[in-house]
Amino acid sequence: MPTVSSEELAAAAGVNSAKLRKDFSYLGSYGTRGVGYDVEYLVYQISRELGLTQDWPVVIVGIGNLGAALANYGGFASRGFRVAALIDADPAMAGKPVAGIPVQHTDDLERIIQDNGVSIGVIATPAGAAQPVCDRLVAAGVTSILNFAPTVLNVPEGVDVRKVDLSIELQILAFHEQRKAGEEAAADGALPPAGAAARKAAQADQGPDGAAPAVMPA
Amino acid sequence: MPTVSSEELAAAAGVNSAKLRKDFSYLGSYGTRGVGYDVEYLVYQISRELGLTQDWPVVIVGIGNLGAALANYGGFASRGFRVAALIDADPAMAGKPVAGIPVQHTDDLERIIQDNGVSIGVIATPAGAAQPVCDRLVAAGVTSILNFAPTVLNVPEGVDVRKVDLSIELQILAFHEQRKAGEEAAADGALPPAGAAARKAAQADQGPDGAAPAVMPA
DNA sequence: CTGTGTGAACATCTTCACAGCT
DNA sequence: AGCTGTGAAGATGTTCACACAG
Repeated sequence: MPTVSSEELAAAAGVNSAKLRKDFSYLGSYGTRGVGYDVEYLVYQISRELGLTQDWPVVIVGIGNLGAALANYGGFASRGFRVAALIDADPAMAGKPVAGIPVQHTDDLERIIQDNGVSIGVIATPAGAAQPVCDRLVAAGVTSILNFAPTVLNVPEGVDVRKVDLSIELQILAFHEQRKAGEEAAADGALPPAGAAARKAAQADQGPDGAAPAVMPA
Repeated sequence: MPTVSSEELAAAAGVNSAKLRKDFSYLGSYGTRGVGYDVEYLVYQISRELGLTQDWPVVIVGIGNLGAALANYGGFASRGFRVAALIDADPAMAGKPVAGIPVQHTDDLERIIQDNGVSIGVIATPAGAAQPVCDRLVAAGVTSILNFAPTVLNVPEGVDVRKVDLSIELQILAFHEQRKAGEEAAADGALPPAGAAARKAAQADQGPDGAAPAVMPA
């Protein structure tokens, strides 16, 4: 398939074709009127804009179940991420290979960051270890941190943190599940009507990156 | 702290106090003018609306690193989720306890779902196994699925699916990282100006549980 | 004729600002 | 006096609809 229309892409993505065209137009005019978008060219332009054409070395700190899962995760390589090092505080882990990469000890954290020119760090440690690890990563030159530990991290100006809470998505499902049950019961006249918030929020779909309004689940 | 004002909560959450009040108002009028919100009462009302006061049995299918990480994740219990069962296709896993729960074989999936009245399933299998597992979960009565496998799942009407892609958050960080680098270089006059999309998107902030500052200085 | 690119209309979300309750 | 709850204003996001390029 050499070219694709905004209509086809929109259908595949589940969005309106006008929105798709408008979004693409912010990147530039990469389509051809009467024809559509050249697939290969479009993929390249989007990849470039998103930073997928670059190589991003990342370190993962905390090689428990989650750290190991991340190290083994296939999706990283295909998106330009390279796991440059795995770091754990347990001396017994040192030298053991996980996903083909030997685990190194926390003592060498600063050297590892600098040797590999790492600017993105992933924290998969227990909650208590997260802030100290974060401080050391930042001091060593890391400017973006992905935090899986259930703690809010404090970082200096200029450092980006994103927190992933694995239970939030479950909570969103439970919220909808509750609404489903509520509607059935309401149809039987068994329950009083639920709050306006629920009715409003229940309409929301999963957003592009899963972002939700500040107080209510999407 | 028996009561709290919208101003204090907003500061803690990094949002505007008016937004917080408006959001709360959708749940009902749970505050007291001139005083603020009674903390305990507010927590209860929000918990109830979100479904946190209910017990949600969930099953996790696919007990690899990620499945084990999820089974061990502390955040679930405190939010009303109970891991009712762990299921894996590997007969060698059967009976082994993970996070104190014995792993059961996929053959018993339907029985497990029904015995425990499970309506929420978590898929942490390899990509290839996800769709078949999903089909069986749905057939057995599951109506909400949290999918960690890198596949788009097809489900019948009335079933909710949320997909978590662990690499997307990393991609967002890389995008901002690229922008940081681009701005420095642009200041040196080394690069042509980046696209309008990048400038626009770079303003986007992390949503609900964000550790990042919610109100960016323009 | 087809399908992009985009102003303009429409819809939704956020913030302001203040009436009114405690 | 202090702080909520909320209309109205302002900002942002989405969709329509069509001029125009290929």
